[in-house]
Amino acid sequence: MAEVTLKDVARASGCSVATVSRVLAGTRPVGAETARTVREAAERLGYRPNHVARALRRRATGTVGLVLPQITNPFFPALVRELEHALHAAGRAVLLADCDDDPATEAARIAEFLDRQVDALLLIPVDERRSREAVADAARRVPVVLLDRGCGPGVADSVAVDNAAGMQLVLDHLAAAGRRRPWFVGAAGTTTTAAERRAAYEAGAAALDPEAPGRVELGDFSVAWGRAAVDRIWPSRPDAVVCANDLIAVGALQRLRQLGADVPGEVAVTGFDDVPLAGLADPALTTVRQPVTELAAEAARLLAERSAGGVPSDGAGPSRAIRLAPQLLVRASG
Amino acid sequence: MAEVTLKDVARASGCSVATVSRVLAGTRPVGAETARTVREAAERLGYRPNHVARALRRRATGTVGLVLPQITNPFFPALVRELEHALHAAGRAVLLADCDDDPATEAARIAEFLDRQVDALLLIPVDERRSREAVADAARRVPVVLLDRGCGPGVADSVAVDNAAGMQLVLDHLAAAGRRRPWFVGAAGTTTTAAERRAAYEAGAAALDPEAPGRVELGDFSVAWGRAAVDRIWPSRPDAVVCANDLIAVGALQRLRQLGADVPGEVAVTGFDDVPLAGLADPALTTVRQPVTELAAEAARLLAERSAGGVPSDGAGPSRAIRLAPQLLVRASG
DNA sequence: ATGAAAGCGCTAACAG
DNA sequence: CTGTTAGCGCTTTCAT
Repeated sequence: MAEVTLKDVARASGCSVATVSRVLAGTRPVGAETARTVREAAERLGYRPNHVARALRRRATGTVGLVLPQITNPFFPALVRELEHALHAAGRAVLLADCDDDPATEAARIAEFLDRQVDALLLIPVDERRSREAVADAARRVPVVLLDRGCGPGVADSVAVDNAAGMQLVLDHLAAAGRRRPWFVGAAGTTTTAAERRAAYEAGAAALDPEAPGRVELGDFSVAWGRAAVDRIWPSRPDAVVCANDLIAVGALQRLRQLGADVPGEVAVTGFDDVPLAGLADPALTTVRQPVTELAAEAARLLAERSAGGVPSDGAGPSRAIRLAPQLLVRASG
Repeated sequence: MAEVTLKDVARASGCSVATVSRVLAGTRPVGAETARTVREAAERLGYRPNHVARALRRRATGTVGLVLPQITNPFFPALVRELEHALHAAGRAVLLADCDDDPATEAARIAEFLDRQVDALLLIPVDERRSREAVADAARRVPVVLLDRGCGPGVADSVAVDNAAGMQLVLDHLAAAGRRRPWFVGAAGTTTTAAERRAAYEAGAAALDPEAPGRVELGDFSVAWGRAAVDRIWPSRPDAVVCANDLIAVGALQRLRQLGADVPGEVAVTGFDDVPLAGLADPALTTVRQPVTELAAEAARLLAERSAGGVPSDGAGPSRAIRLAPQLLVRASG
């Protein structure tokens, strides 16, 4: 398996390595006849460009680092899939890092990817505050796009669903259905998703009932918390449990059923994200669908634009925050 | 952000780039005093080795390609997570590819990773037959480890759960519970998991009932198929529905409940894999847990061993097929 | 133990 | 349009 190099192709096709490079990389115009000869020789020898050498010379590896909190979070696989496809279509390979929801690990992975000369970074920050420094450092070196969650204003370009709009869709729907005693079950962490969804509930729930904005329980984004939260709020007989994500909602659904509550007759339950689990719950979960494909496409586009200039995120123009509209999926749970 | 190179450190520490390289890469013994000076200078200047240049020179990138059928398959995220951790611990970065369950895409991704000079490949083949050629080609170039699914004998090292043992655990459990009319609901595709689980059912089900091995319905690994399969087998009143994976089992569970069947009183339902969804189903699914962490650790170990020789998979000794013991999780569904 | 020098395979000036 | 010439940043002989 002696690797075939440009030099071999040059020798076989009787021209210089420079010409071969130009033909094969398509960098500059080349005589049609020469090009054919070269391509033939390359084909015949089974030449494959060495991306490492190319990267060293071009100072661009054609890779982007994707750093996320936890791939086992059920919302992420679909996003990763779409990102992988979008980036591959743009000719870039994806280096993946899972941070175990730990900002220190996240910072280490980001640094490692930078050492590996990624052209850009796609980050889903673990935490709005504690990720900020590492993200800002990274954004000083390469284009960075934040996904799904933010990291403070102006740190880098970001793409996310419009959480406030999504929560408003839920509230409008509940209002139209005549629900008047909603409770919000959210997450206490400092992710932007947790904060924005909660804030949107507090801002919009008064339309159902003046007391509603105060009815908030905060835990984490888990099924277990959903179950536990129901035990805390059920005594006050809510007619709607508005959950900050689908995992919480699934837990709430389970516990409500154990308690013999009638969903949705007696109480509605809503989620957020539309993870695969949501459609499988019983009753199927009314939730807010994130436009995953579009999120990935926008992220890829931002990355391409920043990369075109070859500048780090903070080097060219103000950072852009793109918010995509969500969609309400009304299913059986409310 | 002018990048600090070895040359800069050499200048700052008053010695040659060779010495600096030796100190920082730890390749060869170096005077204690010199080493200290160099390290100090490197620290002070914020030197970070350029992995691309290093890779070109060493002919090793420190990356491994992970190619899988579909990250949205709920069994994979946990596996990806463990693999990422195990490989990172070994100092290797992970390039990720999602093939959309398509062998042609898979072949293309593998080739692309090879062009990018990955040191090794971790593959979950899309299909036992149709992936074989691309896998065999790859195994001729770099160490390859197959995960979860096989690709024909002797093609490359492989690590997977012992599917036959897992199915036997299920059958033993059902037999002990007095079940005598089991049906198997599996997948028709040509993945090894589909084939092995089905074969193990056919081999072991006679212990429950001589007719049982023939009671097999084949579709695909999906919730929808689980639902559909129940409609086909329910008229013959099985007392156990043995499913080839958890998705099928969840579908079966849903449909059985719609039909008013009593699970597990009237009919038991079992799955395979123990995806997160399994514990959340109602009733919670009795299933076979795959030892995900151990699978990842074994895969990383095989990779490291093969890589130590720097040889492709078929270059050193016979290929090894490692099978890990599964564990039965008895939950409420049977 | 250290330094000088030769590349890894490729691309980008710069000439012609 | 094409060839010649320098390297990219690093590791590794080969001397000393």
